[in-house]
Amino acid sequence: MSKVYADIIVDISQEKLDKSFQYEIPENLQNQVEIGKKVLVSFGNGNRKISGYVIGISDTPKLSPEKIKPVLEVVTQGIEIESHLIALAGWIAKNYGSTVNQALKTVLLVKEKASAKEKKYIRLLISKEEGQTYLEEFTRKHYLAKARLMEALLENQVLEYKEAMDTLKLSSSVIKGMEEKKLIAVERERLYRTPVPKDAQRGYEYQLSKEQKEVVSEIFKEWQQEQPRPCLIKGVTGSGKTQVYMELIEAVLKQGKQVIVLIPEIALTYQNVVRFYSRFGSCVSVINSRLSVGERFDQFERAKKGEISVVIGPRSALFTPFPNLGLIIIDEEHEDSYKSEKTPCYHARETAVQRGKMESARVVMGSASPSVDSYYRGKAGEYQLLYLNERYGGKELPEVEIVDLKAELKTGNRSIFSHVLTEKLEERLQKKEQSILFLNRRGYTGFVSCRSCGYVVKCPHCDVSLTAHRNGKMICHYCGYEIPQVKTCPSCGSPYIGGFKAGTQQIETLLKKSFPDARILRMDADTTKNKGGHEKVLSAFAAGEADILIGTQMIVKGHDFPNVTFVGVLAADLSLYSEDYRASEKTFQLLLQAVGRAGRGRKKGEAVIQTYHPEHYSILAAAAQDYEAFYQAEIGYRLLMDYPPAAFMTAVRGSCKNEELLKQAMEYCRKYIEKIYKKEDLILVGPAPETVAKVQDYYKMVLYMRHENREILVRLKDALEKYIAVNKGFQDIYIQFDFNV
DNA sequence: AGCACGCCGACT
DNA sequence: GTCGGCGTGCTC
Repeated sequence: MSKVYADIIVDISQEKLDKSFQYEIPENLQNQVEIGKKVLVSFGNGNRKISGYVIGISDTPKLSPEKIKPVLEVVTQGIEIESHLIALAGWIAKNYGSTVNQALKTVLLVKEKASAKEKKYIRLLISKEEGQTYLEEFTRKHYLAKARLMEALLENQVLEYKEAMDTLKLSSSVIKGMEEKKLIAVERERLYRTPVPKDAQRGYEYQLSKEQKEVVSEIFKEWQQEQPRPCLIKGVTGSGKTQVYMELIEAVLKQGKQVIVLIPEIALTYQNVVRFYSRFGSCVSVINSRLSVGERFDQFERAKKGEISVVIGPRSALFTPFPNLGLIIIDEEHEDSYKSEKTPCYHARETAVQRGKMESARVVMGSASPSVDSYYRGKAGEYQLLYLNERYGGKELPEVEIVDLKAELKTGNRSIFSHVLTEKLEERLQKKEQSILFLNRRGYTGFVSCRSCGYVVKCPHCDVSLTAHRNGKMICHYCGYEIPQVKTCPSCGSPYIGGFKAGTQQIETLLKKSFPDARILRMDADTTKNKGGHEKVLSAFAAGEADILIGTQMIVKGHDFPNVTFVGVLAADLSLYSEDYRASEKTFQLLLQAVGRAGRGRKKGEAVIQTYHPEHYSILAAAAQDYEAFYQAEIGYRLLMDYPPAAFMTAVRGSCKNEELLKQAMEYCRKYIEKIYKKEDLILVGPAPETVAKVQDYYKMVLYMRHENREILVRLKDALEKYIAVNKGFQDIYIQFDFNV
């Protein structure tokens, strides 16, 4: 019988050891060792007995077999949760094309564990006089490292461990020696945190509407099935999806199981969270990105111990280590923020479905305008599709008007405000009602160009246009590169060079000219960059401190402003220009949300969408607030073009400082794939430069693979990865895989 | 992280 | 010579 080996990640929270080690599995343990299991092994020169986790099993030794030590023991007590999460990490690595270690880091927060939880300090135990004599002795004996440390300690009795190690260039043996002589002590400080507001009270009850009750019972029915499908609730804004979630949570909690609620970071506001506190009390915990890694870790520890049973948070909360997970809820399922930007580029929705499968937990998603992907799956029966169509209180939809900017130009209006828009704004100002102006800047920067020769000022490192700012500087939004505003065209010398007016600042200036008496608030990266700036602007506007709010994407999500009765969308189609196949979907979602901001209070709302493409289905459907119409048009296009969800799509992204080299390597990738997969049903596109073709001096190229079967793509990725690993030509090239383009 | 090994100045 | 601190590199 041939030998079997296990890849084991050693349970030490230290970056250098953040890789796997191979151990031999003795025959008597072979039926016990599997991925996710905790094992004991001997490690290092001293054969210290330490624990680790199995992350892979194979029958080929990675190095000479006599160096491989055996697994000593399989730990079987109280490790269920980790096992599940490690298995999930394995799935993520496989399906999103990352290494197991990268996946483990996202799932388990491996490294941060010790360092974030406790800070270490070095304290001087002896008096300054004694220290002084030691210092002299060390200097005399040329114990330079000890002398450096003693000198610093005489200056400051307590030093931060890591900082001292770095700045004084100490090694651990120095510390150990002095610790043994009782000259110093290493102290660990435990940081305690108070995560739950004390005023949280239970007792909040709510009477469900008939429609809500029906949806709840449909879901319960599905849960009775042998293999319950994930549920997708399409509920119009104001239909009370949250009440349905609460009912489901209640039921799951009663079974003694735990619940994860995913909410986009941006919607993670006090108002949204307090409802959960008031219904479920202090077993609720909130995780957000403002928590430090250590605080988040504490929350995870509490979850493990069973001190909490409902976690609300963004994408990363999906990995809360609940021992008996019963339900995962994903609110605003269509949001982009559920997709991770960093490798592994996992999608929280898919990963939640997978975690649900592995731990037999239910998955419920909700959205007013589901992603085309999920809705397609819903219609195909892969998800259970449910509707909430009644708006709470029977409120009316806002009335929307489309303004054709081309026609507007023909009438001689060259300003960025159409006649209709100006009129409506005027009207609100008189009625003392509030307005929002939404600037769709996605994929667009207020670039500076020469009106004489067309030259565009670009960043020399990133191949994107520089954005003109008020302070007379031009800035690259990718790398921060800045130069003073150019006065003449660097290409032809013409003085007619200037900003292409479309930034929020320019709009504010123009608006002030047209409406000198209006109080205007602006919300963009500038006004919100300091801590809490975001909320400050929003709450100032909510309190009625301004008449008009100007902003980009961030103002259209989440917040309710009851006194806003008018929304103007300045340039609806900017996001249609991006090369992304989902540009239409993103545009529709944004416009729908923007328009929906009008008339949240008692008064009816109105909206105006200005566009150069009044005939585009995204814009028409958004104006009519008709999701179904949009979906039909969009899914037709996707099916025709073989884009997801009709097929799966994987991006192979390469980056390198040498453009030629990168180009060659990417071509080789394509050729290799063509060589190993000869069937017609695979579509290859590229390689081509990315939309942003150069970032911080790294050239970027991308190659797309599309296929109906995801497994095929995973297999091609594995093969390509091996090919890259053995090929010397790829040494200076970073290749990443993205399965969720 | 923790351990061993090799280097180098100091001292019997 | 050799003792002991110090820095470095490795751990399947």
